[in-house]
Amino acid sequence: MNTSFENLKQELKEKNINLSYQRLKVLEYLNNNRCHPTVDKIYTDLHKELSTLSKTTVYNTLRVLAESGMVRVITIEDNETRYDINVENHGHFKCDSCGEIYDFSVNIDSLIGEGLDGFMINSKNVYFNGICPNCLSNKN
Amino acid sequence: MNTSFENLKQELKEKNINLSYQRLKVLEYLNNNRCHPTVDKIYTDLHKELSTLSKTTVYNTLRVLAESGMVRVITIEDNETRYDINVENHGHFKCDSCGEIYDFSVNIDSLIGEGLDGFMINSKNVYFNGICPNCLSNKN
DNA sequence: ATTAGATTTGTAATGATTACAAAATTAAAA
DNA sequence: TTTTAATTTTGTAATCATTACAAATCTAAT
Repeated sequence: MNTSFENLKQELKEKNINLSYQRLKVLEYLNNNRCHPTVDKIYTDLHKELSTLSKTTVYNTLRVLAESGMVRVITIEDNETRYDINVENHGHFKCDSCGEIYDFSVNIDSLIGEGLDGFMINSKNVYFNGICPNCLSNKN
Repeated sequence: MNTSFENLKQELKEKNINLSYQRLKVLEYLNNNRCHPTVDKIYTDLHKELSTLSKTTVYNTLRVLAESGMVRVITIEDNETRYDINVENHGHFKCDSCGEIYDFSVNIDSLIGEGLDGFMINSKNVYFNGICPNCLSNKN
């Protein structure tokens, strides 16, 4: 069990979130699969080794983790909510051809919205759409 | 009938999109209601004066307009797709308390995603969340 | 061990969006 | 102008992600 996961467990504990088996499994999954999975993918994959898992639990857990700031909710597309355990400063690019989501480096924190004086800003998201190099070369 | 709407009609024509009555009504609505309306709001409001209008038509029209680049699709929240006739360079702030969406000025075009060499970028979106001044002062 | 509270589970309900085919409208051709 | 073909609109039904809910299970504290 790697250190990173232990840190995440510690973080849960500090935030007074119960360390139930299911929650730890979801957290571990997100830590090992940094592909911005959907609820369905998380559920389907975890269900293989944890057949009693309910999809509702995955939803509940992700809500708890998002509210606590441990995961970032990605709504780059309206028909699929995705989750990212990497809450650091970065942007998301979605390929409209293959659907893959790529991280990219952009200094979001330094983005200042002019005209937002007096607003309390809680989160910033930068989403790009287009075609990835793979699909461009495959002429999809 | 204002000039701006005439320009929009012209733009439709140039893009070879049929100027049906329903499409013109939706376009006119978006031009007059720059509050980033949802499909349901557009439909409900237009239905009052055009009782034969179907919600499917609103969906179809918005898809056509979005594909042609005449409206921007806003998916700041996963449970409500919104539409903006202002496709110029700006960001969107959603108040988590009252739900209102505010435009703000940010130089999106100049945002360069480092690590996106070889990617074809078709659209860029900047979304902020937080609490607006109104709700802050109302202590909601 | 007991109890209270939190979590999980499965099913049913919700709600936005899409699929589809018939009806209506528009555009093009004769 | 009539005819024909193509496009658009409409209403209903289907789909799919998400949420609501209540019973069952689990956890933590006494």
